[in-house]
Amino acid sequence: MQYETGLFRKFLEKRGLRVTQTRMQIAETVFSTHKHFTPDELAEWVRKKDSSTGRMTVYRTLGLLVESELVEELTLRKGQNLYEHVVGHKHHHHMICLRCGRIQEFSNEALESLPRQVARQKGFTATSHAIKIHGFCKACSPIANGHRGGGEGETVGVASSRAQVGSGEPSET
Amino acid sequence: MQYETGLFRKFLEKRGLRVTQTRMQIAETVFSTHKHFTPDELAEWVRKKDSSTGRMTVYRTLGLLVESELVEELTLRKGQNLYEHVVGHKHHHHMICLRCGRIQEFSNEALESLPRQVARQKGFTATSHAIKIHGFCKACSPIANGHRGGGEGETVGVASSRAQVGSGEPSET
DNA sequence: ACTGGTATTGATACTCAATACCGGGATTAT
DNA sequence: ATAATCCCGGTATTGAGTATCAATACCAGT
Repeated sequence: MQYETGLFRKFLEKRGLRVTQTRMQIAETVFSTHKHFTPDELAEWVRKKDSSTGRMTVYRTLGLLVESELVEELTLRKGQNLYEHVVGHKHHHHMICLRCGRIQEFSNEALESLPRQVARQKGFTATSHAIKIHGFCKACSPIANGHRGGGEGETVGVASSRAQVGSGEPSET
Repeated sequence: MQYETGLFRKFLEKRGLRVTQTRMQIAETVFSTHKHFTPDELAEWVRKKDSSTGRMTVYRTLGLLVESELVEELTLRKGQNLYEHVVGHKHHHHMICLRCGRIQEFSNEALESLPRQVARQKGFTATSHAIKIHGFCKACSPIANGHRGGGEGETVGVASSRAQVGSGEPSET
């Protein structure tokens, strides 16, 4: 984590931005967890250390972290963005369970190179890519299959309840 | 298009929902274009035929169209969802230009099967997947490369202006 | 140290997509 | 016809994200 904050410091300096305590504290908080989080969750965590930190500053610093490419923005849900810190991680993608809402990560060699190749064939220079798989996780698959009888137009009644997956403090890996 | 609206009608009947003129008119409008659209854009198009149609109904019918799997919801942008009708199309994915905002489609055989396989290996039953590639389109690549000098921390100043890509009537393919 | 200028911060107000609610109207079954 | 639903559309509400702006913190040069 020392390492990640160091990178962020370097990024700020290179951009001629000030390395303030508030910014570093937000960055530390981000790097102290490997969970996905919303801006407001992050704000809450930060405020446990320094209750005076404003929501705006969290949003702004999060923007800087994304620009520095130390943090990635995930558009997995509808009305809300999730973020995750990506330094020191293997690049990965996400599977979202339609029933319990759990988000699971996975990575695969071929899935890293292929999209870029395909893009290049079309004259498109890829800088990043994201793969999102919807379906049913291990635990929910049997249940979901039980409900779905044959397979005609029966794609109903799923995807409503959302599981609550952790919400307290940020946790180490 | 006759075909697609027929499928929607069947879906409604199977669900015990009424096949109302309003719903069919919204569906027709959706199937009359292959563009991406926001719910409000759709509402505007629909109101050109029947100015009394309410925004709420458009949202609701759009929800039904998604459930029937005739229309897909894309979470490409932040604050706003895009939709596109997918029946009779080859399944495809999207490349989003960071400079001009243009959205380009592509498809690839391997990219269809691979994600599902990988998911299955993890005990996850995939029902759908989406691949999103960010980068620079053919037109913007040279410009972007020109701006980006070497390649250290220089990932700045990009991704701000958004191109306006069509806005009038829905158009045939 | 002091001063002037700039960047940063955080409270408040605002925007806008999406949702909830509710009363009136249409459609079907009895 | 009448009752019971379902459907529709207007309005109000929610909530994430953004803009504004005055106050504050920081820095460089004197």
